[in-house]
Amino acid sequence: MTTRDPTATGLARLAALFADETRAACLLALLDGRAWTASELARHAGVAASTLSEHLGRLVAGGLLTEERQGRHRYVRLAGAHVAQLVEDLTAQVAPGTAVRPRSLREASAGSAMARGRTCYDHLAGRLGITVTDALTARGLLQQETGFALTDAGLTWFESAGIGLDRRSRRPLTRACLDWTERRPHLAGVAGAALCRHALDTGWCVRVGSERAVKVTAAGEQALFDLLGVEPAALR
Amino acid sequence: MTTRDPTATGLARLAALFADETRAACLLALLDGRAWTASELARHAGVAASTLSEHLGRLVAGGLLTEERQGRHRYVRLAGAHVAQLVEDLTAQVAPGTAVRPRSLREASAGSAMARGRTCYDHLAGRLGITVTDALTARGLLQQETGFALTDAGLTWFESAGIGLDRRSRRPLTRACLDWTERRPHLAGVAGAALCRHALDTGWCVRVGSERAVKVTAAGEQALFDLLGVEPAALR
DNA sequence: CGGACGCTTCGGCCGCCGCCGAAGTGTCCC
DNA sequence: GGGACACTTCGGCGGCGGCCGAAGCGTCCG
Repeated sequence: MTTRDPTATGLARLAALFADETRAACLLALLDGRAWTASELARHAGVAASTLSEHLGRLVAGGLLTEERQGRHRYVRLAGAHVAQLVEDLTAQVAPGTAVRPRSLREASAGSAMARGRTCYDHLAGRLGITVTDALTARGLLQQETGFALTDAGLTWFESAGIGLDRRSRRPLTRACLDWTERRPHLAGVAGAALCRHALDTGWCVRVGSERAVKVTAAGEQALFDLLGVEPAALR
Repeated sequence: MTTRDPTATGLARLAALFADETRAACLLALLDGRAWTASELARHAGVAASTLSEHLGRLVAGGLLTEERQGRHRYVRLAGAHVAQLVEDLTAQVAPGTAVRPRSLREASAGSAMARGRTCYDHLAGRLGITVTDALTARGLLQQETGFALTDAGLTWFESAGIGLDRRSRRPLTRACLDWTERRPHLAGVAGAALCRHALDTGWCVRVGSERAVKVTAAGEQALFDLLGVEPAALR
């Protein structure tokens, strides 16, 4: 007990940050990749502002969040893709257990909008994310047989679609992220993020409500059909 | 507060299992992929048997461990590769912070044995894992440029080396696992596990001590040189 | 059969942590 | 300047959870 494994100490300390329902709710909310103010999160989590302030202090001190003060507001966001990935990994482990039984119509429709399409921090998820990933795979742009990697044709596709990929990033170019509604892998990593950013920038998708859900626009349906042969019906 | 997000509840509950130093120490110890008895873990963690019994109860109930009773012994092991991956992911996040400063000679040499080669649940890690992964990559058997995937040549290599790969598993064939000593990715997933099992079965490596460390044998040096062109010096 | 041993249960202790409301600080806007 | 507002700090409360030792149960072995 005198000399404890420092790795164990660190692991426990890190996990403790996730091990509270209020903080967990904040982290899940922040998975949308945007910055939230302290009071927005307090309302979202259903606790007093003072309580949430302390939680934010811990999360920031623990390196999970970064903050940005603007006037009387304190904006926080996830500290990076690595944190988002951790939240996703833990959530994926959890989702199997939760019987998804929405209790109100409002919740049900919000849930289905989320299932249809949403962002996972910085890439597309939900049925939209799966559909795009499947389309990339079917066209030979992404291969999942022996791993999860773009093919040469895939690299060319991104280039010709005008979606720039930062090849020098330390972050992996592609990564498989397990979807907790669909339970199937979808494209994450640098390529997934670039695709998502492009989709939002060019109006293929728009955010719906204040949550993570996104909706494909008419222009988006057209573009996905032209570039990947995705039938619009698959997106609804 | 009346209707809380079930995902947040589950996430917090799961994280709470990791959020205790004693349980964290157990999970790290179990990363060697073997079954430990309750009293071994109690001694390892430095707590009373009664205390550890309760911890094991929680970990098993939470689905992180599976148990196997034999006579008066209770053997526990990680519930699967997914759990090991979670522990690894969290640890990788933690390791950056821990200044690695061994305080005794014994600890230092144990640490360096671990750094030289060890298992990460069911695949090779440490410098050994990195070296093998690099060799596979240099020979065009594994490609990391646009993802992390075996090439066709890689599939052939496994076959001709007599290392069977279960292609029908739901687990990904390859996965990049971030090493916490080397901070570089090494081969995990089905292929990584098969390679490690083969290495231990055929005596390329042997376990050293009761921990996760492994050592390359003379036969192993020869085999790795023949099959992958790895210079024996790179393994020492 | 009896003692050693591995594990579990129980009661009790203690410290930590999440929660709140009240009061305080700084910012913005009229 | 003054009031509304976002956030923080503080004190206090309550509960949970980790820890232990003692006692109990089952297994193993001489």
